[in-house]
Amino acid sequence: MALRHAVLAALLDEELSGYQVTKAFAVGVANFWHALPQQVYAELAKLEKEGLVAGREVVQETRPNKRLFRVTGGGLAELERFAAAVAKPSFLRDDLLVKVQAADHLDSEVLIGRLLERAAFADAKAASFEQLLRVMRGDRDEAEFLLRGARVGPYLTCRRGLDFERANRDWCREVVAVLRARRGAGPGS
Amino acid sequence: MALRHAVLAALLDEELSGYQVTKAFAVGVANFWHALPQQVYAELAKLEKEGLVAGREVVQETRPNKRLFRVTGGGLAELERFAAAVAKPSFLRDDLLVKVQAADHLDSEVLIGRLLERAAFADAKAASFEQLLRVMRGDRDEAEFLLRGARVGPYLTCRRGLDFERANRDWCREVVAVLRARRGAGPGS
DNA sequence: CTGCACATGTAAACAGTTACATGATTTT
DNA sequence: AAAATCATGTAACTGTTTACATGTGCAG
Repeated sequence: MALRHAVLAALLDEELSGYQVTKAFAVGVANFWHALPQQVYAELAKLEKEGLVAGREVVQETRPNKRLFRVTGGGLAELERFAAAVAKPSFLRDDLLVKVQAADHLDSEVLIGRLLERAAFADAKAASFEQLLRVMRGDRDEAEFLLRGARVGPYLTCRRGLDFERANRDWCREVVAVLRARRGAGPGS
Repeated sequence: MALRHAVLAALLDEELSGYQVTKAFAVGVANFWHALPQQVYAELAKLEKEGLVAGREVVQETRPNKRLFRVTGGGLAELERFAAAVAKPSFLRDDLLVKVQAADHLDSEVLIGRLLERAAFADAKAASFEQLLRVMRGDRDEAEFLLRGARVGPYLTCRRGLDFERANRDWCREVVAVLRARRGAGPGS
């Protein structure tokens, strides 16, 4: 399981509440992991019981109280152990690819609709990652930031997310072009 | 659930046994879905009970008997329904990205080892996808094949798999270069 | 006064992985 | 003789998603 490690990684740089970790999983962390609020709360409870994170109650006047968590020494050691183990190969697991695999047997119009939807979504996500990257590197240029910036980890994972979404977008548009061209030319002609 | 749809898509072009579907999930289909033999057998049993695939017993002399499955009209209709629904956004879910996210707090040497491992793995997978693509398009050039070839679906998904693995490889190598450069220069210097 | 953001969970259903189980044939 | 391939599963466990549950404060 790597959800626990994703949560630990998200807590490394700052103390966060369960709610804030959930938010992190919806923006920056979204390039490499995804989790629902319920999972995050459950995982934080387990991590606390095992001593890998420590929570402290923060009483708030205008908002419901919250618990802020930080990674303990044990948590960091756990991350170190995790990093030392061979990483499982990752693969794409995508509804859209299943649909395109079956494209020759399905209605092209419908599929083209789904592909254009996804292309637009990927493009929007790419734009938001670009924005995030600009914020992270500030006024430095990229090479300078990567060489001497503090915390390049989040920057590098965000870069991967950006490339991934760009590739998604480009592939979707290319598949659309192929399907449209074939509709005109027809296979076997 | 899309495992059922991935299985249906794999059976569209040819009759296959559970074992052969498992093999398909280990090579070509691997770019868009992944499944263990147990899952495949269980899913085929369910699909047959629901009338989405039809199995027939094939008695073999030298090998254990096997059951070959084909997609029924109901199965094709199910795929069509699936294709018409909005596809869930896909995201990366990768142990290595979690590790890189935490890179600033971890031992670089260990991480570099994992990244080089993955780069080699991705490179090998990319090579095997390139080979698969060559086999699929035969002596035609790509544009010609995409315009007039039969069954471009598997080709297009394999192309996505190839781009994905190339991007993985390149990203891993870039991260290694960054970590090595920082080891020399040191952050904040 | 409606909807969104804050804040935290429980319960049930579904999907995926790991371990176990069996047994024949073909290749090295 | 050992290892890989063919061929098919069951059982237990772990992880993920969906649905439900609750309550406050602020902005439009």
